[in-house]
Amino acid sequence: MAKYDFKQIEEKWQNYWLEHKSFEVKEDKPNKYFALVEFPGPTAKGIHLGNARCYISPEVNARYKRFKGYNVMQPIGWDAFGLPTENYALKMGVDPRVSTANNIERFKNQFIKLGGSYDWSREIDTTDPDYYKWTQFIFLKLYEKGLAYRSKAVVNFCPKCKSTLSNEDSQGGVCDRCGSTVEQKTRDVWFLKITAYADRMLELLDKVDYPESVKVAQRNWIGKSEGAQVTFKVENTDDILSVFTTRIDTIFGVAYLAIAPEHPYIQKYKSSIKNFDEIANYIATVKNKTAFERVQVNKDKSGVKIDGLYAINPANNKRVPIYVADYVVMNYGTGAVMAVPAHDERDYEFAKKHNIEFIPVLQADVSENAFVDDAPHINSEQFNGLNIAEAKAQILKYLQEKNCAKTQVNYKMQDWAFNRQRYWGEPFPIIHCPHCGTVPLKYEDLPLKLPIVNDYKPNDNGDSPLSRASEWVNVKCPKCGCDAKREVDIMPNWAGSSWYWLRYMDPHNNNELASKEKMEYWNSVDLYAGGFEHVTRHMIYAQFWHLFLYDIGIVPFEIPFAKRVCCGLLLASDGSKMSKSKGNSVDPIDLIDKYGADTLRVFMVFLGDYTKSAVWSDTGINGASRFLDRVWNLKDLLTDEETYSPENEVLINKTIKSVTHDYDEFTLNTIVSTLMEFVNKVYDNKKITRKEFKDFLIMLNPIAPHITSELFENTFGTQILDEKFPTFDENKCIDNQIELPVQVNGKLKGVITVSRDSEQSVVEQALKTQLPQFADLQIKKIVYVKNRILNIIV
RNA sequence: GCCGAGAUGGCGAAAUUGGCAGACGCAGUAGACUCAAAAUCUGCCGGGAGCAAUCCCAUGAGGGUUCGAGUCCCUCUCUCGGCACCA
Repeated sequence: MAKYDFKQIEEKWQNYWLEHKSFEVKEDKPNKYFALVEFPGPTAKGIHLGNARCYISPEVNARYKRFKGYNVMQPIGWDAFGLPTENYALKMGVDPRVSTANNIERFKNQFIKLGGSYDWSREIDTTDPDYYKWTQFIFLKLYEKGLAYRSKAVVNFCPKCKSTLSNEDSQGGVCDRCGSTVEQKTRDVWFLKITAYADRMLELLDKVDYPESVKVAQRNWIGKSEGAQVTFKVENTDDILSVFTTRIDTIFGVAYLAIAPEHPYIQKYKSSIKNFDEIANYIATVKNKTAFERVQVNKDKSGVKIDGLYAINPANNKRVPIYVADYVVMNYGTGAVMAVPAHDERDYEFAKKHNIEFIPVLQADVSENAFVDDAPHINSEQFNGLNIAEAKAQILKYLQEKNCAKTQVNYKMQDWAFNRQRYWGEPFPIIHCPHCGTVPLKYEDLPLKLPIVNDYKPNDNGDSPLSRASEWVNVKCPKCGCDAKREVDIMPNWAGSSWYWLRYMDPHNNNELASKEKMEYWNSVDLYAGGFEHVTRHMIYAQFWHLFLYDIGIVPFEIPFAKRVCCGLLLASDGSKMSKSKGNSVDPIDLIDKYGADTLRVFMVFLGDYTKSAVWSDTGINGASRFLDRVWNLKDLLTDEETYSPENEVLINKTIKSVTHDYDEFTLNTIVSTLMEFVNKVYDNKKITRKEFKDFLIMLNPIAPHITSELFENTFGTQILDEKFPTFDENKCIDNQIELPVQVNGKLKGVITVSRDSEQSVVEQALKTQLPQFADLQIKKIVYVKNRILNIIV
């Protein structure tokens, strides 16, 4: 069997598509389809096999949608700011501008080699001043609306990257980039008020087609909790101590209050606290624990009783001791909790450890464990007998009337710490003036370009490298004209990706981030593919910025991403994560050189469900390679007929039906199986008509675009991209003779051949002639489902 | 601990509505071609019993519904992913 020369053919078609601008689109047709994949951060290593997998299936989908008549925009670009590029540049001693340009060049070639049908006229690069001008523009808008603010705060700090991190960047207490354990440091921080959009983002989730796992992860990340803020009087003072609780119904069971080690009252009441030294000691040990350790020790409920400070329970005026305990965190709620050991597992552990007496306020046994389910209330005066919901409502009302409670909603998500003390990012369009304070640049002064500096290493005290670019830093205040300094921190690497899909719509616009008309045309992204690791990072930020831009009238539509799919991980053949250092990684470009891009695409798609993790196999790709050789040699079996042959009519209709369904459902692996079956049958029949061949090539083209383009051109003399996807006739998908399984008592015993839609009497007659041994049994009952099954009960 | 997804041959998987479990591949194996090898082609390929026709077992485990369950219901086990002292 002849092998096809994939090297020459693939290069030919890749050049053809570039020269003919085959995938460049304009806003000039109805039926738009916006296909988006997360744009890559171009690293020096080039794309790895896992990336390739993530890009291939959405790429196949985009090619399919074009055949179905959609005006498909599939753009690509480069998320090129950020630490990986900067660290690489530092290591190699080159300017990050140079390494970024080289990396982009490499990535672009690799995307072309994969056979990507991208609209190269829309290529974007987040490090291009013409691009980040608009990132800075959005920041100024946020600042203008009070959603960007600077404050001294305790934030996550990575000691290795020497930079502030957001909560999203330090999930699990480790730096997202380098894996170092993050520290807590007090610094000047630019915050974006993402919490103002928490409810809007939750509402957005009800309007989009995301996988349930993504919605759940985002809801958990936002962490909305509805409860009440209750105020306890501090005994012998006029002061109050506020706590947040979701279980106000248990207030009669409060055994103590617990406050965070960082709580301001510890310093405020220093003089009244008799054991202040002991408490200061405890706080010091807590501060020595990293955030990670504080999580690790969650079994051991440490804490110290504050001697000399008591609170008064507003429900029953009882005196309540106050503890400092590190299981209470300062950055959630009020930094203080009312502890009800009988009905909260953490409070229960703490009370047992510190021998604190408590009473149950729900009818239940609390001798071994806290009781957290529903039951009638007890020990709660006039609220006895009520269930949780009733007691919550009535006790809240009762305390509201006494003016010591109000409803309160809290979120786990916190404002986005937005500045980094590094070099390779967008400078803030902000000047600090000793007289005027924080002064924003004027819009017409954007972009504020990142200055070229000789030394951009981060330094140990965490000052930004830009602080050393004195010519750039020292400026006159735009308001009062006196000496002032620029903000020297930069934006995080998530800034540029928080709005990039909008720029694809109108990438060369110098007056707006994108024109209204084009944004109205392209509207929501129809399918957004990317990794699951981004759903509580990039996507949260992107949704926030989009809703903000929608609210201020810059973007004319509310939903950024109508549908999301997440690519599963690709594991090495030993089941572990692929990595260069382990030596178990495979370079997709090596595979393309050896087997061709079409073979890699067929195999990647054939591997299984896009959204599930998959294990790489070195030999599996042989199957894809053999299949394409067989496809190449189909031309030897071609007949002159321009119609379906009668014997293949059902086969081809069934194939088109199945393949269309699977493309629409984005279950691409079964398309390859179906097309393999088709090819196997053609080889059995030793012939294929021109019409059948044409339909087959179009069906395979999205997955294997080069070989099918070549065969199509050679056979039909025209371009496959000008074709429409073949359609099927439902009536011709059905065989007239069917093989009907025959069961006895539900177990398969044989098969009879009958005409489609046969009545039961006909089938029974067929049974008698074809399988007489089953017709003579002591038949109790016959279950016959037309075209499905005949089950004889004896 | 909570939430989510999942468990089908040696491996990747398929089974669209509850209706022939294992399609389609990989790997393996026997044969054809060849001086030989590779490539290609043909056959076999879940387990057990049997000369055989055939029979029995089998979709993580156990129960249930049903004429019929990989698919629906209940209980349990394990794997992966996310969150985690959030009051």
